[in-house]
Amino acid sequence: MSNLKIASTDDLECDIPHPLETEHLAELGQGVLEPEKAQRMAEFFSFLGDPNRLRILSLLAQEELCVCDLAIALTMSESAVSHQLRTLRAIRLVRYEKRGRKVFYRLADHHILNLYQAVAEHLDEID
Amino acid sequence: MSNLKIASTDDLECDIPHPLETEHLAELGQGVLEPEKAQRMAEFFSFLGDPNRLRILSLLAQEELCVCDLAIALTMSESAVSHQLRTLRAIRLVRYEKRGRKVFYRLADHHILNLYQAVAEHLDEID
DNA sequence: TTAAAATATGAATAGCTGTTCAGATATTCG
DNA sequence: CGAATATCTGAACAGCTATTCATATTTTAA
Repeated sequence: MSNLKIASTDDLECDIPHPLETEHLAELGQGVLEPEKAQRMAEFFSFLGDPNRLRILSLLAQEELCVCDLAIALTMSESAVSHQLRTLRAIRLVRYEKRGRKVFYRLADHHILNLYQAVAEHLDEID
Repeated sequence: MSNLKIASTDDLECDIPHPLETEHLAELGQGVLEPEKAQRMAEFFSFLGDPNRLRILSLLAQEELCVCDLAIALTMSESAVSHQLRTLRAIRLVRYEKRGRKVFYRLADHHILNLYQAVAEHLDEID
């Protein structure tokens, strides 16, 4: 039985001090991430949760590039790159500009670079 | 035809200056995120790419909790919570300690909180 | 105008992921 | 001991996702 429901005898076995159960329940409620915001954050992280998208971003962090150059540099089909850019466009992580028959993409936001580097450093530390 | 392959006449249509094509190709190669590291980073972001995992982390950021309390606070089955904690354990994002028949989980790393807050702020800005 | 290049797009498919369900293990209580 | 609690685990299933393939569109080159 959870100590969230009733004042149980659990306090005898787990020797950490607990506030009154009613207060404890209220505390938990206020600390949870709202489902709606959790959803938005999860979507954002998911967009960064693909190796090829990260590699695209790593290239665009240096210079703007067109689809076919990205495809070559990443050894991906142009269609696959285009599909990925479509999703990156949807969340406004990249901007694009058409010149002739080419479309040049570049990063739209430098917040992503900070995240990018933070995780890169984090992974270097824990390994 | 991509400007990565040959020195084409593309420079006539796209009026940004380009270095020599051979140098350009070399530049691109050094800037790409290594596939192996891209994979690891993507895995890490993917772990944060689930609403329920984020909500678990948001709770554990405040206090340690056992599985059944997490389940109640998140309105999830205990099994689902346990499965998620399993993956969070795998990447060492949480630590656990068994006391009696309960298992208490807490954050193992405060780097995640920084990321967490960075994204939360980012999302607040772009909306 | 015809051909080729660059990109975009929708459908289809294979692979991944998160949940549920059933059951196993371990611990406490009577 | 036997019953209840807390957690874990594997299998199965549904939903999502990233790629491929075929095709359409637009623009430049010949």
